[in-house]
Amino acid sequence: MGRGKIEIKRIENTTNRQVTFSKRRAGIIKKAKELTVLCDANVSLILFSSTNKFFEYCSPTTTMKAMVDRYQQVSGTNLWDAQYESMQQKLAELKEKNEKLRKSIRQRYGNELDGLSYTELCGLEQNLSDALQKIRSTFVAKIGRSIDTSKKKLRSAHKNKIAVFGDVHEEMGCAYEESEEDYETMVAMSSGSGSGAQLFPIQLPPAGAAAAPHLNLHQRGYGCHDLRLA
Amino acid sequence: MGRGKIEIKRIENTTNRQVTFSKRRAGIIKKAKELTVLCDANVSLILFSSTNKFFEYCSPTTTMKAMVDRYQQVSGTNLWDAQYESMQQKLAELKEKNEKLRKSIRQRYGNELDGLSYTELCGLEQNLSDALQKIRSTFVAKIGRSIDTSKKKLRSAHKNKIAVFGDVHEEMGCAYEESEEDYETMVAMSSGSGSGAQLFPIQLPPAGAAAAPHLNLHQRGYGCHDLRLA
DNA sequence: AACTATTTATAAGA
DNA sequence: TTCTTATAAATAGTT
Repeated sequence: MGRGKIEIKRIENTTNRQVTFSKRRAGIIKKAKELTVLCDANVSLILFSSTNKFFEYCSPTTTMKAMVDRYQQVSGTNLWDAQYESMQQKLAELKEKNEKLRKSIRQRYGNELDGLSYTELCGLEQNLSDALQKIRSTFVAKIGRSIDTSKKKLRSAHKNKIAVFGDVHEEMGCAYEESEEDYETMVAMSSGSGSGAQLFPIQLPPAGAAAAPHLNLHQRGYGCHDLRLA
Repeated sequence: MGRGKIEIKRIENTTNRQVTFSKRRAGIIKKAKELTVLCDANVSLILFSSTNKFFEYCSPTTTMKAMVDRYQQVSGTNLWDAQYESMQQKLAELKEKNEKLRKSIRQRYGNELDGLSYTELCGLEQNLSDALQKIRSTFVAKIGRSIDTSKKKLRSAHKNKIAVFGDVHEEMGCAYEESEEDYETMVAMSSGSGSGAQLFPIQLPPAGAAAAPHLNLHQRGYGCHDLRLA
């Protein structure tokens, strides 16, 4: 279509090639528009010239993203997979680690022990014992500090003839987050045993029987982690 | 271009519209091919008819993925962002849960207890005590079963006048995974205390002192999870 | 960028 | 559908 017929092969003259690109680019985009309107079709067209100039057309009833999404669905090729493979892998790894952590916690709760060998069971027992001692030490140390502080306050208040109880109560309220309840706990726990070597009585239940809680001051307990997989 | 001029608006007659789509689809794809060859351009074309039939063209010197990637770079719009973000979010969520689990474990190891209130410390103590009882019950039950099995084997072997020790050792090897060591452990633990109510001696260290391990048969311990973030 | 001779695309009909 | 063909549209080469 033109003054002379042309062979469909690369136009070697650069200027000529660029001019032809301009003309035909306009032509093909016009065709795309017409196709969109006449036939109620969805068309997306991406063009890069030999000089890397970029042009596009997309039917106004859709978007390029929608077209590419649809393209993937229909053609089966998944364009994102390559990009996201490494991410997918990381995700899977994290999930696995997560599950291992959860299992470890469940075992430290005393559940799912069936798969453990004697060595592992023994190690777990020792490990929890150690942890328990640490926790008790921390607790006792904390109580000690609190009592010291209170005593000082009391002495100081007495000395300065300030209204004693109001001041002390205030101080206690700061020292631990839930004052009323914690105060009771503290008293109960610190006065429970006299010797100091065995503050927390441990009782081994009959083998097979469900472990009976021995310290029921705070039924709501600790560590209500959701152990389902994320 | 045809027998009569047509207005560029939706063709209401369905058959007509489909015929026109077929013809013009061939036309536009031909144009795309010619543009590719004549002008050394890269063209990608995605078509969906009003009946959702799918057609595509892509210059043979490139791929649809490459075209879309390039499209994103040039146009600035990032088509994968939505997908990418949701994945990033999932990753972040998993990492956070992971860290919470790790912290929980560290606390159940007796570390990082400073942030806990009295209530929480008390709950943790109770929780670990309960777990410990469960673990000890499991251990004792397991030992009981093993001893029963061994006794039966012994009796049976004796009765049948089979070479006794070889057979029994074989059985023990099956019962627990690391026979030599576990056998010693089992004997040590089951014979440590006579009463049955307090198999595992608990000693509370002086407040503030590091907790001393009380059962050193297996120093390598249990649960060497890597607690760094994934 | 405009012109225009020609080729090409395609609408309507078969 | 596909082919045919008259005609509209696109465009190659020129200015």
